[in-house]
Amino acid sequence: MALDADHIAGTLAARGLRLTRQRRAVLDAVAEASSSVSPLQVFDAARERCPELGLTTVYRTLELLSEIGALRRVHGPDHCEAFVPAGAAHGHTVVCSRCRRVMEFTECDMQAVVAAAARQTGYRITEHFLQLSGLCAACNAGTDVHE
Amino acid sequence: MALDADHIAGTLAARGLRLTRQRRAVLDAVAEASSSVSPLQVFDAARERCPELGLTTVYRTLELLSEIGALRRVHGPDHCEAFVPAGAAHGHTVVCSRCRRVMEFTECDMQAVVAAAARQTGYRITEHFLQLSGLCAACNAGTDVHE
DNA sequence: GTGCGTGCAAATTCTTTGCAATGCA
DNA sequence: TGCATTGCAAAGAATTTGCACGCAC
Repeated sequence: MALDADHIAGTLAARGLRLTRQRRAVLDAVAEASSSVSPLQVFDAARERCPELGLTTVYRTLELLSEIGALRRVHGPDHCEAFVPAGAAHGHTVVCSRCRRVMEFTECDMQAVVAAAARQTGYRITEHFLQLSGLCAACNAGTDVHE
Repeated sequence: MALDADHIAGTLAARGLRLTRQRRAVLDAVAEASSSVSPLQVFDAARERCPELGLTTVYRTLELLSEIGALRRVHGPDHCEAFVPAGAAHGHTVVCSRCRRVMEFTECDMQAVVAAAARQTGYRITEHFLQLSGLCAACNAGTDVHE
């Protein structure tokens, strides 16, 4: 999934922050992963291109990059706290339950669902957090393939 | 939120397991909480009615009770791994971002959203994990109240 | 007696914090 | 010089595991 490094660098600069080699490595590691990745996975992957990278930095960077909207946290029934590159718009992630590959989708009309929930609970709904899972096209095609 | 202890006891019995005093305490603690609760919170609450309860047991019990469908895990942007009593039907949770109170809603017509996601990503969607947050009726009414 | 269930303590894993050193502007 | 950024080591928190005892059937 693409990430516009220049744009991110700009966002950071606007806050007086920099896109360092370490941050870049973290960013690339998440961007190149075909699935959502945990801090530890990012650490391993990013180290390959920046061996002196410390785990502390990974945590700090993931936090920072989420904050500025370059990355997004995802959760799921079986994994908490993993990261994916954030698309441009408000979007949701779809995780393949077999290979963990992640895609994003943006057509998301939750109006009706949100309205129904509000009606039923009396809450004023301000945010929704939706995550779908299933089989990606590849896994779906080869459902009978052994792991 | 109500939980049918007899039914749960039955489900456990069918597996050769029992609803012990400790498990009962955990169950009640979650059921009586007005919001989603973390393992540690459950531990504290359940201890009041079962002082000899160990933290280990809480973890094991939460796991077990989720497995048999008596409890449900919830996640959110700012808290991972909390538990709420599971309603009878497939349902979703709505969390109040101010007081953490949780409600469940069951009218959930995700057909359209799921179909759109499938179309856009090529995934075969088998599960959806939706969580809403906002302000519950009480917090919404007193938005200007200090914490 | 058999096996589930338990608490305790220890081990592990994950995450955060403190701090001195580095490096860019 | 000034401040962001870093790695390391230590601290801390959360969770899991090993194990022997207790208890229900």
